[in-house]
Amino acid sequence: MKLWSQFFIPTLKESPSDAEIASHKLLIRAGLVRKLGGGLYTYLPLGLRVMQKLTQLCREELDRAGGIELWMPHVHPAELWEQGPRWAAAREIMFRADSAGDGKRGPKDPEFVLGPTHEEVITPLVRAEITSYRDLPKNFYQIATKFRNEIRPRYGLMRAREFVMMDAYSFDANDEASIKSYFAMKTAYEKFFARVGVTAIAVEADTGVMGGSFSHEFMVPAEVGDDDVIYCEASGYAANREKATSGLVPKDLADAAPVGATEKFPTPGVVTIAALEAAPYNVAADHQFKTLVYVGDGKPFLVILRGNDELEEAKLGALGFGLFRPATPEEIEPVMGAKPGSLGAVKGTIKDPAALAGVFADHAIRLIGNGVTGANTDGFHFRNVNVARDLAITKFGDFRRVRPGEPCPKSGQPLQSRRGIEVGHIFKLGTKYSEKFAAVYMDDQKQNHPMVMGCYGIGISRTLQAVIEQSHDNDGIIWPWNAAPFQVLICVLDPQLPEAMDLARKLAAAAESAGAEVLVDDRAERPGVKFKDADLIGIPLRLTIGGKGLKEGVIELKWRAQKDIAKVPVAEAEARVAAAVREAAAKA
RNA sequence: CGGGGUGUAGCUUAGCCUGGUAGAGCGCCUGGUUUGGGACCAGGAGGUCGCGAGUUCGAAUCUCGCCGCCCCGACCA
Repeated sequence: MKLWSQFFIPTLKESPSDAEIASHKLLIRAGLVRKLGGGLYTYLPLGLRVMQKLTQLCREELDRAGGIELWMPHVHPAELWEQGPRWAAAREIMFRADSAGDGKRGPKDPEFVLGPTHEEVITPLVRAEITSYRDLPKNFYQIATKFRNEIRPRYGLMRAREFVMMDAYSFDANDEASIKSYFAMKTAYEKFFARVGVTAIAVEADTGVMGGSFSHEFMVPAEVGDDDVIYCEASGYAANREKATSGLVPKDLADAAPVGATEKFPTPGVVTIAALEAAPYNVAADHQFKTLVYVGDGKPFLVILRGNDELEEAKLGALGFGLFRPATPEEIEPVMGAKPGSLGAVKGTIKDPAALAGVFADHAIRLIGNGVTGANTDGFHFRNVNVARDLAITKFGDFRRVRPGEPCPKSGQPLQSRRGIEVGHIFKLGTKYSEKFAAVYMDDQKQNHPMVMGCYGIGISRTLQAVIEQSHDNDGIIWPWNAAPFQVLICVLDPQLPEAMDLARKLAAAAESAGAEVLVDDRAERPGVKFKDADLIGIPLRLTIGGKGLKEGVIELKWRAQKDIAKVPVAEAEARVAAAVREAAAKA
C-alpha cells in the first residue's frame, strides 16, 4: 500500500503546450514522465511502475518461449560497427560516445558509439562461445535502454532518443529451425500484447536496413501512428504499406501487341506526367512510363514505373544496395543525356548505359501497351513504346506503392488502409550477421556452417504510450489491469477521520492479499480534486470512503472503464473487494 | 537535413502590429470560511521577457545572428 501523500504524482490541470496528441498530454498530465530535452524523458514513480509492469510481462513471455536473458553494454567500440554490415546506414542515427571531446580517431570517426541495437555485440559473443550444433538453438534477450539520435523525436515516448526496448536474437543450425524460432517469438509477442491489454496486430513488414528474408511488425491501430497498414478483412492479409503488394497485375498477363514502330515526337517544355496528360498530347498517366534515377552505393540506376504510380522507396531495399538516394539533376544529365522530365529507358537512347547499375522496372508497367516515355533528349518523347520490345530491363520487381481499393493479392477484394503505431518487430535475419562476424558452428559431420539468425524487438516505452493512446477518455487514462501502476485506488475523502483511514487500511489489505497493488489517496484535498485525479491517472478499480457513506454504512466501488457506481455495505466490503480483484486479475 | 511555427513566473498565456515602469489564470506560501466532481475571501512570494549583438534618449516589442522547442517530410521500437 502506498499513501498518495507520501508518494510523488505531480498531476497537471493543463497540458504543456508542446504535447500534441492525447497520449502525450496524458503522460505528462498524469505525472508519468517529465521532459528533459527533445526525446529525453524522466520516468516519474508512476510511469516507472508501468514500465516495470510491461518489462516483467515481457520477461515472463520470453522466458516461457525459451528466451535467455542477459545484459549487454550500451557503449560499443565503433570499430565493431565498422566491421558489421550496416555501418553506413546505422552511423547516422548513432550517438558518438568518445572518451575525449575530439575523439581519438579523427573528427569523423567515433571511438565509441551508444548502442541503438545489439546485433553487432551479440553475434561476436556467440561466435566466441558457441561452436557446436549441440549448443543450438539459443535465443538471447535483454530489456534495456537504447540510444538513437532520431532526426526528429516526436510525440513524447513515441519516438524518443533514449528509450527502453526488449531486443532478442535467435541462433539456429538451419533455416527450418530458425523459422521455428521466429514463429515461437511471434506467438510470445502475441501473448505479451494480449496480457498487456493492448490490441497489436502482426503485419508483414519491410526488413529495412536490418536486412533479412522476412519480417512482421506488430501494430497498434491508432490515427496518430507513423505507419500505414494495408489490409484485407476477407483474406486476413495485412502488411505495412512499405511492403504491401496488390493483385493488380495478372500473373498470366500477355504483352499488348505493338501498334507500330516507336516514334519520337516533340514535347517542348513538357517535364511532368500531368503535362503529357493535357492537350494536345492527351496521354493518360497509366499509359506513360515514369523513369526515376537513383544512386545506389555511388552508382546510378533507373526505376521504371507506370505514370500514375508512386515509387515505394523502401522496396528498393530489395535491390541490395547499402545506401541509396534519389539522384540529383547534375548526376542525371551526363548519364542519361537529358534533364529529368525527358528521361526514358528505350534501348539505345541512354547516353552512357555502362554507367548504370541497372534498370529496374515495376511489374505494373507490363499493363502498358504502346505507351509514352521520355526520349533522353530534352523536349522529346517516344510513343508506341512496348515493354518487351523496346525497353532494356535488368530486372522486374515490386516497387510501386499500393493504394487502398486495389485488389488484395490473396482474395482479390479491395484493400483497405489504416494508421498504426509500430510497437514490435520480428525479423528472420538469415546469415547476414553470422557470416560477417564468422559466427559458425560445427555439425555432426565436422562441417562448419554459419548460424541462422533472427532478431526481435519490442518498444517497451513506446508500448506504454500506445496503451494510453488506445485506452483513454476525456477524463484521463484507463489502464488495463496488467499494465496499471496500481490496480486499486482508495479515495479517502475525509482522511482526518480515524475510522475512514482504518477502513482504508483494511480494504487495502484485503485487495493486496487478493493480489492487487493499492494506492490510497489520503491527501487533504477536496473530493472534486481527488475524483479528477483518480480519473486522470486511470487506476482500474476505485474505492471511495467518505463521511456520508460511512454514516450509511457503505463504501463505493467503481471501475474506471465503467460509469456506474456500486454501493457496498462496510461489513461486506473486504470480501467484495477481494472478489473484484480476483475476478479482474483472472480476466486480464 | 529541408519547409513552417514558436520562445514572457513551475504550468497555460495576454502584451509585440503601432517602442515608454511586465499583466492575468492555474499552481505555491499565510490566515479565515468551506468540504461528494478541479471551492471562496483576504494577503503574499515568484520574471536576466531563450541567448548575443545592433537601432534608439528608451527594446518583451524593431533589425541581424545563434540556441531551444513544436509541427510537416525522409528514418525507426
